[in-house]
Amino acid sequence: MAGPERRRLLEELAPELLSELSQPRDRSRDLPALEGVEGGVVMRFAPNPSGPLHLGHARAAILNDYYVRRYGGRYVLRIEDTDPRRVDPAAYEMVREDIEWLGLGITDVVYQSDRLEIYYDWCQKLIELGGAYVCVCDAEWFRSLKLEKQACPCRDQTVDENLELWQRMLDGEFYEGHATVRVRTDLTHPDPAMRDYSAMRIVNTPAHPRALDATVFPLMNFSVAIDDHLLGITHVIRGKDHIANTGRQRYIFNYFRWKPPIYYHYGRMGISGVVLSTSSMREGIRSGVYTGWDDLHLGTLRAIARRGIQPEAVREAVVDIGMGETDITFSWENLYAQNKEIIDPKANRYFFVPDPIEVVVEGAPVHEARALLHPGDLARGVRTLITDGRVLLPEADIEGRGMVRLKDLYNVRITWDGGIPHLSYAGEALEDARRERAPIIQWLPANAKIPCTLHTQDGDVEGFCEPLVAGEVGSVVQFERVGFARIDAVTDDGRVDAFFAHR
RNA sequence: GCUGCUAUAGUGUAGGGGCCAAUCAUGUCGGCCUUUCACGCCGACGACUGGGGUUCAAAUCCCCAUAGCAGCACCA
Repeated sequence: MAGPERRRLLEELAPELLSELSQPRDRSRDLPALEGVEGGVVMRFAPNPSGPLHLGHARAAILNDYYVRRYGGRYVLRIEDTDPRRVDPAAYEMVREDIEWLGLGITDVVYQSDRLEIYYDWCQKLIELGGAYVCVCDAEWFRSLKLEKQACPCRDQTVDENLELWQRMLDGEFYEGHATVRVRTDLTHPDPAMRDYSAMRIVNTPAHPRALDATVFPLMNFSVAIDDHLLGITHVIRGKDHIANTGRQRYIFNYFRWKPPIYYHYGRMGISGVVLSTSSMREGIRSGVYTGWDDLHLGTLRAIARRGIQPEAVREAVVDIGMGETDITFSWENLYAQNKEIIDPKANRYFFVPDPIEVVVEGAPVHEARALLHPGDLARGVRTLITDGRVLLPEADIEGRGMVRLKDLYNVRITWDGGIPHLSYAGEALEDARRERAPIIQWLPANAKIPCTLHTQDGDVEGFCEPLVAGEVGSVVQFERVGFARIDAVTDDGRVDAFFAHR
């Protein structure tokens, strides 16, 4: 008896005991409070449009979203497309779709490629303040100097000299790699990562898809600091790979005497079993290892969506993980559990017979089976399956058996002649099946079935399913005794493509 | 190598000096329910990295060690 039904029954029989029935608890856990949230927050999600969003992005996106919802305020989507080399024009649209799927409460959208002039202006101001200089040293050479805590010659240039060099950068007089604007930090800083990092660089090729003529682009630490201030960002939640960047960005805030946002850095999240690096995914798609960005072996949001994972489940899983600074491995198990909780009450039940064997049940009367679409929701009705005894069975489930019960139908006796099964009608009594501990298995009428491919991460499983499944495209169903799957499509020749989610 | 962050059950989390022989979820196992090996219900299993120190008292504070991770890009 399923939960809701049981509750209803108890209500009729013994309402006074109702309170003793354990209550479904509020699953959502509160994340720790943020500092300085008076008057709301302004937060941001800042992806790089190099590909679609994946689980790693989802963590940042949802954590920030969580706090904007909790405290109220604005949620800025900032497209960080300041590296022409890492921009995939198609990714702008993919990122938009993925954000919509996640259901983020975005209030503002800005593209950094629209803001190059803003960065140029502030760069000039930083140079004027003496906070930056134009460096024309070879990168490798500078690096070795930096590790020795030594200044390069460019560091001694006057403000006017720097301004002139900066103008020449903007005028295209330098080629890529020949000049960069560095923020003057502290060459003796114990952390080499802090020492005079780059703020602006030249990229001649490829052209930026949204800023065709630009050749001077800000580096992340510069544009991020400027934008975080200009956009009024109050809190930043991001991975600990940005800890050093936070330190670097503070120099810019200090030069301009701006109040920096409050930063939080969560730990690294490993995700087992899937490739997360955009470049490896892209390469895999190019070489045919993956069918596309939504290949079910990938950890992209569109891949898990295709398998029937609900955005709410991702949200629950991410909030449950929180923003601890510990390194963690993402648990598919936990995500699946969240997803099952959402999906189980919704998913209609159907029979899917994998690796089928067609048999005749001797002596079987014509019979009409009425199977519930959902055992916990009688109102949803039944699927009707009519058979004259010619049925499809999952071969693996009858192997070695003396009796099985076809679910919602009748019992079948099996005798084995060598490796050949002979099936005969063995009555309708459920008790008989119980007594013989016969498994109750799914089946299909041999003359009412449609081919179905269940795509799993371990390979495709061929079989047949109920014709009604063709009407579930886009929905998640439960193939009884197999697991939950999203019905992806029905091909022109009537084949069902289903993507396995989890048991 | 330099710099920094972290360390609670298989996984994810709570707990930040006594209320902790440590929370919750998930998982696994057992039972109940059930014409699905689903859902639901009951129960069990399972952890404070190690060593010092502070304290009447340490998972909690300090130190060291170990391990993991991150950064040291003219990527984000």
